[in-house]
Amino acid sequence: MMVTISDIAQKAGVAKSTVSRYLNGGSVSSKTKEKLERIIKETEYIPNPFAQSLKAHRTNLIGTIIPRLDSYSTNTTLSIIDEELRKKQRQHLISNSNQNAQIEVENLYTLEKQKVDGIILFAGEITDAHQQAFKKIDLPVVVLGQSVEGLACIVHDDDQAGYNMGTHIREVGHQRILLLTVKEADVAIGQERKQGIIRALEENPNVSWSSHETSFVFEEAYQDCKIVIQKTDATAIICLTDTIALAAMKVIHELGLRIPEDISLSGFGGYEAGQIVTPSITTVCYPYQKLGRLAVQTLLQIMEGKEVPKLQMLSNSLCIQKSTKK
Amino acid sequence: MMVTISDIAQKAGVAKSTVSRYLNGGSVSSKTKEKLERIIKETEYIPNPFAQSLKAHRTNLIGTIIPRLDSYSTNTTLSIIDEELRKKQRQHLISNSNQNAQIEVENLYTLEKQKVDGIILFAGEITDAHQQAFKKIDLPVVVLGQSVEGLACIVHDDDQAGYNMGTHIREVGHQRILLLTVKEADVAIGQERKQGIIRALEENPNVSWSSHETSFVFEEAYQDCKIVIQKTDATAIICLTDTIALAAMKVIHELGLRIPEDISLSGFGGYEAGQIVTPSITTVCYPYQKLGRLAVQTLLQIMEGKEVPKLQMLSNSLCIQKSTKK
DNA sequence: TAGACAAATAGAACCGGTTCCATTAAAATG
DNA sequence: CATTTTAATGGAACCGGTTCTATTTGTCTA
Repeated sequence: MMVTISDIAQKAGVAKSTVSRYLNGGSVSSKTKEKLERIIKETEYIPNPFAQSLKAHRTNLIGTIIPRLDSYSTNTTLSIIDEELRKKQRQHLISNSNQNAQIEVENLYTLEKQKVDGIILFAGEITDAHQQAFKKIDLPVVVLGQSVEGLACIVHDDDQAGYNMGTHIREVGHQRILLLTVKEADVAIGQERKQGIIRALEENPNVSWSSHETSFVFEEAYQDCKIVIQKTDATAIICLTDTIALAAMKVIHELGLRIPEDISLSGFGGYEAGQIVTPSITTVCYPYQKLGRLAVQTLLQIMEGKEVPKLQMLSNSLCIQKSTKK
Repeated sequence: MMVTISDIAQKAGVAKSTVSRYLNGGSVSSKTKEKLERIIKETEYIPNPFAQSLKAHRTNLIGTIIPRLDSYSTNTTLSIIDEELRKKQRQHLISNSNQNAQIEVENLYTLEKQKVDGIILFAGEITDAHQQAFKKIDLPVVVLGQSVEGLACIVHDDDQAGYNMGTHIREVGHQRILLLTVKEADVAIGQERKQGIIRALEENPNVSWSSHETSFVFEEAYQDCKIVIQKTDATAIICLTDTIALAAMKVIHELGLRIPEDISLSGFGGYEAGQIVTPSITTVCYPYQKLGRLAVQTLLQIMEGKEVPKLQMLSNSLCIQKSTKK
């Protein structure tokens, strides 16, 4: 059966406190050290993490809450977080909230209950229930993607992203532009990104734009696009996410129009799929890997009691592809 | 600070064993029941899962090992597993092995150390080290995607999938066919799926085929395709995964060829991206949701000591799209 | 109302570790 | 060599629960 610290102690003829000290780097004579090393190897002894956590009040667990499992940006960042945590010898608990704000809050409490040492949250919409949970759980938290008062946040510079994209579309010469947006509750995308675009567009008074709100989900966006694109007179469509751009592209192709000859199209995110399709989609690439690394680094610093900046903003870059021109 | 079972007991003027019994549904008088209910609510007491697990030898944790975070099939299945486990009030620990067999084995041991009650493994290649780990950890395990001797496995009927695809391509009338395959170490895909295709193709002696091995990774497959497709005289390309098909499509488009007029193309997997592109790609759709549900159901049954079939095979269906015709 | 039986409870032991404190052994110092 | 200092160790208490046993309380029946 399971081999415990007492078994080891007995076999070695020492007290279990000595074994514990050996395992945790306390002072042990070289003789006992050797003996214990041998016995532990032989018996394949592994300390029970629950017993350890019970007293030590640490679990070595980091929890990450993600909104969905099928998003390129999330997954790319998540891979890096996972990798970095492995390097730091930390356990990683990934918890999916299925884009449901309530489940997300529940997950915060669940992770607290699991006694994680810290939490990384991929934020969408931040509700009052979120705020309340943050206060209650009293754990180191790093929020990604949205800015939350009082917590360490790492965000993309969505205003810059929007502005650069808007400028590009304007400079290419488009004057009638359709924006396919998302709900404003998502502040980073639905507001900042959008405002950045509009600010850039309006630098030329001849440019007119209209906007239509749609969904993050491909299928829903596709249905919306079917209706909207058919009756637009815009020469360029700026989609607030690459997924929406892909949906728009499908509709445009189905309508028998050519990209970019008949209509230009752009997205945001730098998703792989946007580069697979023909023509590849002009987009903004975000530094997901850097985000992941920074998230882990920041969280560990908070856990060590160090001061960290409340808001870290990552810049991004426009990737002009084949889907946009006059 | 943290409120413990002793605090509750003290406040209620009972022994902590009584509180424990109350929490676990033992016999408690209605008077104490009420009192405890009130106090627990007031204090927001949550039992410490580590202390619980220590004695109870159960953790309520299920661990899932996945090969990568950016695969459509994995993520779809994973979402369902997550959802099902949530329904069953189970915690879910997701662990990523980054398509590295060694890390995968490590993860098996790590999950054991974390004292999960059971493991779901998305299998790729099964090495000797895997076999050894399975023996050692002595935990309920369900293996998805590959068949492993002695463990409960749920697999796709890849031979059937291959056969149906091969039949389709043959019946459409192609006689020179290129197979883009993957390493044979992945038995389900690299061998069974492939053999199914070949069996179907060879039912017509006039059909000739050649095969070329490439990678699961888009970028690597893309580079391979650049070389292979240029010099093929095949009229149809059957790719063993949708990712490879997408890579092939990009190359075909870059060569200025039309799909399916100049060349037919097909994949396997039913990935979303394959339906987004134009033309949409003929593929085989696998029942990922069913797989996820069955995985959870099977694992819980093993954990309850029930007998389960060693091998469960899920059937799949050909989805003929616009990328294949004579 | 005594006696039998079931329900409710308290108390102690236990799970497998860590940590504190007292004690002993070894090393350093004068 | 005696004394001080330091290193190494054992033992007990503790972490926050669960579970077993023994005892008390309550209910039902003859």
